[in-house]
Amino acid sequence: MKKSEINSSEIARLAGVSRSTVSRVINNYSNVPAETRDKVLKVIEKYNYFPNASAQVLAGKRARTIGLFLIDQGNVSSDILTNMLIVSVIEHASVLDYYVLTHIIRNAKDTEVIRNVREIFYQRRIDGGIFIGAANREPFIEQLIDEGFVVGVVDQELPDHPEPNRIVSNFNNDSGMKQAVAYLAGLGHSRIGVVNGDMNRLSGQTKYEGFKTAMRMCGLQVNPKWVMDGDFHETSGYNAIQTLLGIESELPTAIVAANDSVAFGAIRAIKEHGLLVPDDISIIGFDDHALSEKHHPPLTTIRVDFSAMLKRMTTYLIEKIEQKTLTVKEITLDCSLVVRESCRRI
Amino acid sequence: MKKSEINSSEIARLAGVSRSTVSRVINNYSNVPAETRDKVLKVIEKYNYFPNASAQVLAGKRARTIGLFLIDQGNVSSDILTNMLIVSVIEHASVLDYYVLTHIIRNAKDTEVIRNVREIFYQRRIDGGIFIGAANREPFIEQLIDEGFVVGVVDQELPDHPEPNRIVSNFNNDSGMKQAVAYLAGLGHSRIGVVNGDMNRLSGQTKYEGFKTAMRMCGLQVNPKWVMDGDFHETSGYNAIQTLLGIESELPTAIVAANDSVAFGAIRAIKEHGLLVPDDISIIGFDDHALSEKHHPPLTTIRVDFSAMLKRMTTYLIEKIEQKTLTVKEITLDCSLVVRESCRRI
DNA sequence: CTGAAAGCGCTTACAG
DNA sequence: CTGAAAGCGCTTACAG
Repeated sequence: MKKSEINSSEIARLAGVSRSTVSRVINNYSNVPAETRDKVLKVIEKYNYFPNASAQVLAGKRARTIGLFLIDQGNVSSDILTNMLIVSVIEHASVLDYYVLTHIIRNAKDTEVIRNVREIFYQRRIDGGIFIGAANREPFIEQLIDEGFVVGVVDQELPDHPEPNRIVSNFNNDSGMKQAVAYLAGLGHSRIGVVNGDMNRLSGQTKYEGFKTAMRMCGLQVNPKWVMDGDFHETSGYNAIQTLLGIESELPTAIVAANDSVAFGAIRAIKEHGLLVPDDISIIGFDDHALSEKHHPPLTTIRVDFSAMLKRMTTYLIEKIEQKTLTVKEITLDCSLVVRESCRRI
Repeated sequence: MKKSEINSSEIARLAGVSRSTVSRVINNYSNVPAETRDKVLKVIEKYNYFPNASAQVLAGKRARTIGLFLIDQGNVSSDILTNMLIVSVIEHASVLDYYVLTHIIRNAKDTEVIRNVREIFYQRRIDGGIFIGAANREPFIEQLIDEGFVVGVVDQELPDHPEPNRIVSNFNNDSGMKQAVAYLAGLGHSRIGVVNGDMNRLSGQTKYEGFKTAMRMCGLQVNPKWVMDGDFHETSGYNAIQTLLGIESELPTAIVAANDSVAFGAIRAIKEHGLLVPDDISIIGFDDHALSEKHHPPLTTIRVDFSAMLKRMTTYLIEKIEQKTLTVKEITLDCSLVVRESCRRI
C-alpha cells in the first residue's frame, strides 16, 4: 500500500557497497566486477528499485523525453492523420528508450501559448522537440533553435546556413504535383484548377509552385479563376468549390487539391451541385489519407508516407540529442501517384 | 546560440535578494511584499528564467505530468477513436497545467513491457496514470494501485472496497444494450444475434450481459448460434459474419455489434455475400464512431461520449493527485440511441 | 576496483 | 519579511 521509497543509499546499504557503486552498476560502467555487479543487481531487482528520474536529470543525465508539438487550430482530434503522426513518434521514440510529451498548440500566435511551449524547453522537461503543422519559419520556433535547443520541424524550409541543432523534413511536393498534373494531362485534361493549401506553410507554397511549374511543362495555361484558396482542411475545399460553382460559368474539367481533406470537401460541394466525380469534374488529392481508399469515389491521390517520415525524424532528433548523427539536417521523402477512381479520361 | 543556463542563484543575485525569496516569488508565497515581488519578477522576465523542473520535483514538488497508457495490440494508429482519447486527455490536462506522457502498450502480458510501465511510475516521471484498453482487473495495474500510485482505469470494475487512489470510468453499457434491443424489438425483430467484444474487458462482459437481460425483458430467445465472438476490432466483426453466413442456414434478422468497428466489419461481410443492410439484415452498433454517420448505410448505433469521459477522468485524476476530490471513485456516463439507416422495420 | 565528497537547482522549515 | 542551511536522490571526477 505504501509507495516505494527506496533509494540508492538503501540499495547500497543492502548490497554492502557504496552509492557510487550502485550508480556504476545502473549506468553500466565497465569497471565493476561481475560479482559486485550481480550482487547489486540482485538487490535492485528484489526491492523493485528504479532510480528517480529527476535526480538523474539534475545530476546531468538526459531526460530521455522529447516534446511533440502539434499546431492545429482546428479539430486535431478528428483527424486520423494526426493520430498516425502521434503514434509514429511515440513508438519510434520508445524503441530508443525515450518518452514523448505531447502538446497541442491551438494558436501559435498567442504569446501565452508560446510562453508555455518555451517553458517546457527551459524547464528541461524535454531534450528536444518536434513541431508539426507550423508556419514556415515560425518565429518562436526559430528562437528556440537559436537558443540551442534540438528541434525538428516537419514541413519547413532549411536555411542557408543551418544550425547543427536543427532538422527539417519534407515530402517532395514538387515531384508530387508534377505527377498529379502529368497524370491529368495524360488523361486529356487541359482545363485544370487547383485548391491551394495554407500558404503560410511551406508545403502550401511548394505545392502551388509545383503545380504552376508542372502546368507550364505540360504546355498548359493556369487560369487564375481556377486557382482557389484553401487551408488544408475539408471545409476549405468545400467552400472553394461552392464559390467556384456559384460564380464561374466556365469550369475546369479537373481539380488538383492541396491534400485529400480538401479533395473530400471539394467532392462534397460538387455532389451538392448535382454534379458527379469524375464524370463532370475529376479530382486528385495529396497524402493518401486513410479514408481516401474508402471514399466515394475512391480518391486518386499522391501517396506520402507520414509514418516513415516521423520515424526518421524521431530517430534523427534523438541521435542529435545524443550527439550522434551530427550531419543530418534534412529529410526528404518521395511521393507517388495512386490511381483510383476520381479522375476520368476526356 | 547558447542554451540558457541561468538559475535561481543568478536571479537572486541580479535582483539583490536570496534564493529563498526567488523561490517564494515563483511559488506565490503570500509573505513577499509586492515591491520585492515585482523586482524579482522583473529579473525573471528579463532573463527568461524558468525553474528547472527536475530540481523542483526533487525538492518535493509534483512532476505535473500524468501518464496515458493505451493498450492495443492492433493498429492504434489507424483508429480515429484513439486519437480523440489522446487529444481529450492532453487538452484537459493542459487546462490544469499538467503534461501528458503517452505510452503505447502492445502486449500487456509481456513482462518486459510491464516493467517499462512500472518504471515510469517508479522513476517518478509521472504523478499518476490513466489506462485505456486494459483487461478487467489487469494484474499489473492492480499492483500499481496497491503500491499507492494514483491510477484511473477506463472500462473497469470498481472493487468492493476501493482504494482512495483508484478511479474507474465506464459507460452505462447495460442501458445501451437495452436501448439497442428495445429499438430492434420495436421494429418487429425477434431473431436477434450479437457479435461480442473482448470478453476480457469489462465492457465486453457488461454489453453481453445487458444484451441477454434485454432479450429476456423483451420476451425474446437468445439463439446460441447467433452469439458470436469478437474483440472490438473490425476484422472480428467481419470474421464472425463470414462464419455465420457460411455455416448457418437460419439467419437472424438483426445483429447487435459490440461496437461500431465490429459493425463495419459485419456489414462488409454481409455485402460480400450479396446481402443488403438493412434490407436483409439490420445492424446496430455501439459508440457512434466518427465514421458511423458517413458509413454506407449510415449506422444506427448507441452514442457514447468518450471525450467527455476522458475529460472527467483527467480532471478527477489530477484532483486526486492534488488530494482534492478524495471521494470520487467512479465515473459513469450514459449513452443513447442514434437512429440512422442500418436497421429496418420487419 | 571503490568510497567519500562535491554538485546538480530547487524548496522549505528554521531562526531571526 | 528574509536569509542561511539542510535536503531531495542521483552522478561523477578524484583519490587511493
